[in-house]
Amino acid sequence: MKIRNCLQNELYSALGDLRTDIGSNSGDPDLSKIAVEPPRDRSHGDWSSNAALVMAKMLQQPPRRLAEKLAALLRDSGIPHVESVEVAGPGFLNFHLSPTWLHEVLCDVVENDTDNYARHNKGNGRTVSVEFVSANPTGPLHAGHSRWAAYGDSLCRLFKRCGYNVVREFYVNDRGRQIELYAESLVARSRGENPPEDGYHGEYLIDWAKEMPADVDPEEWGLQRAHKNQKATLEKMNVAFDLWTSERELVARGAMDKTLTRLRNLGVVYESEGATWLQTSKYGDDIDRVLVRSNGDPTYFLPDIAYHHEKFSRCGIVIDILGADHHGYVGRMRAAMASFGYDPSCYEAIIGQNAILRRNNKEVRLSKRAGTMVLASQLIDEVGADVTRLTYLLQSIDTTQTIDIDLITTQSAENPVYYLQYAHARMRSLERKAADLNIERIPLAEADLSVLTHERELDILRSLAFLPDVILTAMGGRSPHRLTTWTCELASVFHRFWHDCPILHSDTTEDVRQARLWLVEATRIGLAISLDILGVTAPERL
RNA sequence: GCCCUCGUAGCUCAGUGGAUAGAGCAUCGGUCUCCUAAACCGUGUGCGCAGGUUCGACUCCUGCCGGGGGCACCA
Repeated sequence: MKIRNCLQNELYSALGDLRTDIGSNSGDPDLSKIAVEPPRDRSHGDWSSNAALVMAKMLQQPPRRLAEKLAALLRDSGIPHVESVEVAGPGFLNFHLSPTWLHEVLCDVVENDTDNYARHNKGNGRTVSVEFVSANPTGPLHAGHSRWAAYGDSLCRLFKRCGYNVVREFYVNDRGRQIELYAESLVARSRGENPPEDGYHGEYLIDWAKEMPADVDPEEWGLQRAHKNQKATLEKMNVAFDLWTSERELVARGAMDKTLTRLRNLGVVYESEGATWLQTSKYGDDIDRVLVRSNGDPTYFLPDIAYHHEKFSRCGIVIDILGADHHGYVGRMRAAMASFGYDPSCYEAIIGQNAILRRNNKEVRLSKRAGTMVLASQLIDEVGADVTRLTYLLQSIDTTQTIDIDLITTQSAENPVYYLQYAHARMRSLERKAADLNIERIPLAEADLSVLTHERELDILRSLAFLPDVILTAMGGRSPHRLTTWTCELASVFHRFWHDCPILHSDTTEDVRQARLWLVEATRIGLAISLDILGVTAPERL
């Protein structure tokens, strides 16, 4: 944000002057602790800094006195838009700006438009691999999976907005005992029998078994069937993966053997009790892990390492989004990557808490084997993709989320998603109405933005001014829900503006009308950007 | 026992060291001859407990209490 940089630079230079003035010979101050940020309370100005509080100890002066001196220097430096600099509280510097700084924000938004406003180059073209969902190919996605789909996809969109290349990855565990059980269950169902006790008991298998031709390999066919189903559900949620990696194919191309050889050569593998172990404890894991069982079968861990090794060969940053029940997995994978010599900080596991579903006031346990499921596709069919996605993105991934299907269905009209979409629809309807009335927006350069002084108008612009920051914070904190919060706030200030500030009414003067039309356009751009990242459609009408 | 995570208003949740902790829902009550009332306005004794670090702690650290999830030659 231009104005922030400007304030920051002036502040730093004032600090420098102050230190020479005092004759301080202490070391350089820790600038990272000095913040220039919007105060929570508007009456404390448009921007505020804790510089004097941070510097007080180092310069051995009371913070308020330092603040006074800084304020005096800053008042003289003629920073654009700054009307006054005040000292408040324990020693905060509060900058009060003329609304013109917000009028510049409006121009900034409109000129950059949806493609470029709030776009960053933080990633600088680096590639980040994000693996999420990766459900077993033994059935449909359940409603728990869709939390990862919504979260992971929006996180990817955030990365993209911040200048990263993104590879959305889905790992297909199509090997192992579970697949045999799956095939056995499928065959049993096709004969009208019950699946084996530890097999898959979900009703979907009855339907799938009917579809299965008699002359096919049930395993092969079943894997394809599940994949097709999962992919279709993800598409319904508007989530598209760039790369599906099959464990089978990975093994078939020798990745597992190569990985084992490589690890052996690195001297981190040993044999014990007939099994082959990786020295993960050497790299921070609690205990060593088995790569090849004593019966000669590799564990899931070995192909997993091969897969991650491959990911690192393609991408600079590798992220796995996992459910809380997989958190024990993180240590061993990090250790395995470290033993390869990869920078462990480039491997990141995001552990999300699981979603709990409630129906009829009872918790629905999501188990594919037991067959008690709420399917992701059911949820999407019942409430729509927009409601589904936004619901998941309303709260932090660190918290267990309880989704009450009945509530979400019967009260879907009260879902915040409509609040956001209605705001967008209002903006579009204004355009249609204006066209009906033959009112045209004059070029932005000719509009007089200085008439935008209403508190509601300024609230919107303030909100828009912080969108670039919010996007960076949401990306950096891997927390797309922060953008949800911002979007709800933007919609809120917009709805209030709409209520208080008429645009097309006959008693609105032409210059105010023009400025407001541009304000609405800027708001629409901001809203469209954030809705796109959240994966929610921005409708023309509601 | 060890590890991860959460505990904020009646309920569901925001708040990544700043000043007087916020929203939605619920309750009760208002607002359309006026750009869509799916909206707006009013209505509130809350940070699990105890220490610590700090000029300043919901936020960081330690311990305790409580909820959830893990601790395989399962994936």
